[in-house]
Amino acid sequence: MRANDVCDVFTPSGDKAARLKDRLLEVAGLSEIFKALGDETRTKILYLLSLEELCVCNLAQILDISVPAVSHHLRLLRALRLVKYRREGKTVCYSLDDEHIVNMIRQAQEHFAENR
Amino acid sequence: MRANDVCDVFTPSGDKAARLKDRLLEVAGLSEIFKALGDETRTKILYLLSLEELCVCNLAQILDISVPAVSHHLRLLRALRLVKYRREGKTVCYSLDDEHIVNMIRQAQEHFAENR
DNA sequence: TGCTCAGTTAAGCAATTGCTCAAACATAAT
DNA sequence: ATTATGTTTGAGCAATTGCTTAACTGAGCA
Repeated sequence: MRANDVCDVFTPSGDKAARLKDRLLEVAGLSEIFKALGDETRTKILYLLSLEELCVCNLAQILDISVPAVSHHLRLLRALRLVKYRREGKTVCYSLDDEHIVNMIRQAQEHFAENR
Repeated sequence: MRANDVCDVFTPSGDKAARLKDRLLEVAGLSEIFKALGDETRTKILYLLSLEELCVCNLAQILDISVPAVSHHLRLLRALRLVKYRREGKTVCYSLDDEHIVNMIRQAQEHFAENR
């Protein structure tokens, strides 16, 4: 018995499966971006930054979590180039670096609205 | 010392913080949808289903994972109303139930493209 | 009725994630 | 220099996640 036994819909050639497998390259690595939004806290951070520029400390205050927690999230968002930052004296101000994020959030909101 | 000590950018009134806190309600629960796309396998499933209707068995074949694994993912996607299904004899055919998903994927692709 | 096949559900696990606390770093003021 | 403040980094832990195997359900056919 094979590891992934297969129903008869596809076969015999297996050609169609191979073709679809190729298409998967088009979404390779994309889930990294969604993973960033997949955490409630990060969605909030990104949404807040879409409204206005904010420093780490303020984000922590609004979100009611520790400053290090915020910093960790920002680090990840920075790595994905979703946010940019700017030093202002002692504080560091973060803002959104990608308008696509806002579009994604809007799409999610629409889906949410249609199903309730 | 308070749990969330705060820098001086916001204060004194704390009014602005409160206002932004309110705005967070607009994205409440939204991360559930992104969490669905935050897994590489589920992104692939959703993208495949955006191309054509497929049965569980075929998905497992294309994705090279076990049938139960696919079934688990589909269960979650069903709960979020991102996919719909249809019984066809012995097999169950799944397809996309939300065009917003495709839009989100496209946005992510654009972001990806711009940063490389 | 019984058998087979596609799919689902359940249990258990290895890996990942998101938080807090503590320590380090950096800028500005005294 | 020394101190104070905002931010970052690292370690450790509790909770969550995604997979596999095994058992179960259900539709179609002999």
